[in-house]
Amino acid sequence: MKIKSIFIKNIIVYSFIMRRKVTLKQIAKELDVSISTVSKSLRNSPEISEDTRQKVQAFAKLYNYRPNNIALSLKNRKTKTIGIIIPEIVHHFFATVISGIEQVANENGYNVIVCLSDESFDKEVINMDMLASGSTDGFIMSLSKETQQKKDFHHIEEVINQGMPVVMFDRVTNEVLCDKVIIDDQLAAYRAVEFFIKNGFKKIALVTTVDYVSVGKLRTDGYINALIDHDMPVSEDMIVKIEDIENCASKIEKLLEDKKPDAIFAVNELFAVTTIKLANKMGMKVPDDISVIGFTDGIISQFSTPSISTISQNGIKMGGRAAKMLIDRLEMEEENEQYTTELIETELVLRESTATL
Amino acid sequence: MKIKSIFIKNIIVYSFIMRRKVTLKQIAKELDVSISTVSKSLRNSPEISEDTRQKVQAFAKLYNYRPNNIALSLKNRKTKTIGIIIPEIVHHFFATVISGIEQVANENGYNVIVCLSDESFDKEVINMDMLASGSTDGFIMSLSKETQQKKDFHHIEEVINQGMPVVMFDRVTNEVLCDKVIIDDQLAAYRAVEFFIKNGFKKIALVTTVDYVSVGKLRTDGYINALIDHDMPVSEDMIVKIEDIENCASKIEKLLEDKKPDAIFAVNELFAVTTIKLANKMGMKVPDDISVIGFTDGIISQFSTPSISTISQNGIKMGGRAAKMLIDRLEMEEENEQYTTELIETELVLRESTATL
DNA sequence: GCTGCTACCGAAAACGTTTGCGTGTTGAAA
DNA sequence: TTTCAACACGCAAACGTTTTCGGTAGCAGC
Repeated sequence: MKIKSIFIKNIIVYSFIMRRKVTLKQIAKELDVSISTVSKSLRNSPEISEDTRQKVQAFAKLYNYRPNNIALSLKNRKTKTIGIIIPEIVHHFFATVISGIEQVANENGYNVIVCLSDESFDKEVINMDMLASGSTDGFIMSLSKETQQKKDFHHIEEVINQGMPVVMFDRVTNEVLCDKVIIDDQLAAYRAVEFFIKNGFKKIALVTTVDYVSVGKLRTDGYINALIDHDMPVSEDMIVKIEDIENCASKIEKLLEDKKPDAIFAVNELFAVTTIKLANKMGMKVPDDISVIGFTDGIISQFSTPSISTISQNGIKMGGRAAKMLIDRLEMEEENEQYTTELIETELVLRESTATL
Repeated sequence: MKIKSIFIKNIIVYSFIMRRKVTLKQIAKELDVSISTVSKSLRNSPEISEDTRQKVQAFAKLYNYRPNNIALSLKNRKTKTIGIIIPEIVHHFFATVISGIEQVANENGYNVIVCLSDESFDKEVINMDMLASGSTDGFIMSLSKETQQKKDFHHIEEVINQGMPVVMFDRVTNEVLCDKVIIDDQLAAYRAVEFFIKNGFKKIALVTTVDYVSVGKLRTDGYINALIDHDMPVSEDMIVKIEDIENCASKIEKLLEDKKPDAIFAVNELFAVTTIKLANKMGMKVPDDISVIGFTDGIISQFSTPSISTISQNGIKMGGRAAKMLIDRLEMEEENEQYTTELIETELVLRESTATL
């Protein structure tokens, strides 16, 4: 009789009234038991009789009860969400990293909440502050350009001091003690330049970023070291450092015209494709007259004509590893002061933009 | 005297102990007042004397007190976060939309939590379920392919019934009543094809998706209507419907060889660039022998050689509008049953892949 | 000395959970 | 009849806030 009335009532509710989220309290009231009984029933506690347990479970299912995440977060003092802070999202590499993070996070029951710093220090700080006030259990981040320039990492150290683990990827700093996952930028660049050397190229130029961009600097170092190790001259004239992609054309054109390099190593896709376009405009054929290797295996490298040889960074894997490291640390019972830096292997992907002489 | 001891104590805490997050309760205890007094002091309530207010505020600042978001969410019954559910993130268009959402959300004090459906119905349902249990105040979503195919929207209707607003963008359905923001896919396609016609192209082919992809279908309709309106023949042979991008080459090659079209309209970037590459391989020059217009102004269109004429979707704007609509609805006091569908204007961006005969 | 007002502060409820512990009822054993 | 265990359930605290409602002290006015 009781059950029947419930069913009837439910049907009415189901069809006419907007079904707002149902809580333990409401179920308890309807079934005339205590909240604890309901909770325990749903968690199959042996304290509760078979009878009431079934009754409660049936009712809960009918009303599609789901425990409120917020309440659980408050009680358990963990949110099961990971905060991601990156410079931008309209960027193939970062998008792949997020994808990797999301996948591993999801497998482990975590959600991700994404904040963009837009390469701004202030936005990075504000976002971290917001998320650190209880919204997330930890962070995965890549530094904004401005932060790297200012070398101010107070905001990051603060959240770490508050006991929230942080994992940095790609754009990292060794002024902060935390887990990191990076590629060996220097080695990867070294290998690319070495490839040129071993294939007989003599005038290898570099198109890179300004030095404060950590990965740019490392790749530049790799280029220089490769030349030195193979007894080739290193000339400032063969290196173009680009601050602003919008008006870099003249500098690159000057390099192409004055130095007539036979090979170019560019530290990212954009520089690579821009260089190729300029070379074409100046009547040089890629790869016939000049070979190019870029960095980051993104959409551009794959689909431009000619397709561009590049160093693949494997963002998915990077994101996955970062997520794994963070979650491991989150679910460790005793705190571990031992931080590790993981290296993700890179790969030189050869395509149409490089000739083998 | 009192103040001094506080300062001393703080310094000790500051330098030696890990500063865990401080709560109202702890401040209250340290200052020997009640929790309510602390809360009111921090919110500048006139109930509290100037004296204690300053004392509390100084102390709070020292300890870097921040109210716990989770507790606030629980109390206010709103989380100030928006759930985004999209098919994938390694995709220029979706990334721009997220970027637009994030920006507007941030300006209004909201965070975004991103879930990926990977084009899978099940993952879409699971993600919605998770987020709907209290984690977000509302949703912005684009349907997965599988969902569009199954035409099963229970999960969406359910969250709407629970009182959570949903805004759909791009891949929408009119089987669900909610706010939507889309482009006029049909009109945009129509204009692109019309451009071909007005410039004297006679054999205009279409490379499109299978019909269950809503936007693909609309763009196909636009193509057909443009031809009909201008008294041009519509032939099935001039239309290639691609299910799987991996092995579509033969179909497109067949089209190019058998029908020798002088213009091609492709419903996305990938189809456009693939077509161009195949044409090149078969010895046809773009745009000399054949002109191409794509859809979505992404990285590929901008940087491939030749750069591809395309219809710009303006994902940033789309995301921004979606976020605005959602937030407006969230912050409305009385519920409004009036749903609107906003159209984002598109633009035909002409580049190197189209010749004007 | 009583009333009433102001200024200041604290208790408690509420948001939705989980869980340790207390308690009442039952039936059987002593 | 008493005792005791087992069983089934409820109470209350806790997570960290905000806010309503009272309460108390001091003081002025009569």
